[in-house]
Amino acid sequence: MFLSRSTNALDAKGRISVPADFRSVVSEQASGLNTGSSEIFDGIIVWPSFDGPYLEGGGIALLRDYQALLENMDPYDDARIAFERAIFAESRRLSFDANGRVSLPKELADYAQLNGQVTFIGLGRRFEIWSPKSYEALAVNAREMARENRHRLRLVGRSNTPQNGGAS
Amino acid sequence: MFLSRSTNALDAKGRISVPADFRSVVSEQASGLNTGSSEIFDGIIVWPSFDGPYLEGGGIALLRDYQALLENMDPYDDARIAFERAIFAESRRLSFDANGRVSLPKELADYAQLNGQVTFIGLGRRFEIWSPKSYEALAVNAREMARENRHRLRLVGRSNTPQNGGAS
DNA sequence: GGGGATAACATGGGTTAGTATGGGATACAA
DNA sequence: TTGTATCCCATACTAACCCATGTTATCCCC
Repeated sequence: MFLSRSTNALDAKGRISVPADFRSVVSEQASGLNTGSSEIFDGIIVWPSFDGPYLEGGGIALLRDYQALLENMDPYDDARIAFERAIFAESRRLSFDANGRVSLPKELADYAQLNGQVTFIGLGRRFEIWSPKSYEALAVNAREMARENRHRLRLVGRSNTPQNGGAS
Repeated sequence: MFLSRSTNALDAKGRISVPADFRSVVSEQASGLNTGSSEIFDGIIVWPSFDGPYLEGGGIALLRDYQALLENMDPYDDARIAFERAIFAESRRLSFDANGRVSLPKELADYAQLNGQVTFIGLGRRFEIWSPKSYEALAVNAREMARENRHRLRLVGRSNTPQNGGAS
């Protein structure tokens, strides 16, 4: 599960250190629970958000989830095609180097207006990459909005099952 | 899984470099999970789309999936016969040369109005080949439509165990 | 609990290998 | 021959790999 927020450097060669937390999340996905589709890939997958000037990303498992979701839709549903083009076609596989860095293609950096520094935002199943300044404003806003909507934050079901090795 | 988009040159001899990502996807399919049908083929399979002036393609695994799908239909269902003729009969095996290129038959290039440059579009299980100009407009459009429909892109439940029959 | 040793992380830079692409030479068919 | 397809070689460019270093966090011993 992607958690936390951290700002790392984007160097002259377009490289970023992926936070160590995030790396262990995707490595676990890749090695541990192999879905039979023997596609192993040690890295992250990133694409430009269609909702703003930032990048979205996750591990290979996230993409498989999206694939499963889309393949349940009509093959020629316009929305399905749009999602396929906006996510699959625009995404890039970024694999880790020996130090846990990835090199971010220039067009992605441009899209999210990144230079010098980037902020990784853990969001559970996926994460986002923002220019630090752009994200700052939002973070404050989010807390306020969360407060206004706090009544909707109701945990349901799965009472208090002792729950085995929750682990991780 | 075919991901990303890239534009490569179509030279005077009708050759195109298949993106390295795509090559490793099909090679993996060919070597890794051999379904018993020991048909190994190091290359891609391409046919003219019946939905527009572009080409569709994938690895041998994709064609097997279509075969399985069609074989579940009534043998004399007109639609089945039409699919078989439109896909199987029109498709061409394009094998890689030493540099990872394929040579695209002229009639396919003509069908998709390709000259000089072509754009490969990764769409998960399959990919498309477009004339760069034709695709450009679509890509912008796709992002907008994806945004409008974003509420439909909801990953539900399925905690975080990738579970069984996951795709690919 | 304090303080030093050790490992992990983030970052910079140089070198190497892979990718994309052009062109020529060879084999085969019309 | 002429056209076409395949194979081989050469090259610019870029991404991957390797090594080094500062800084932070963790461990362990006293």
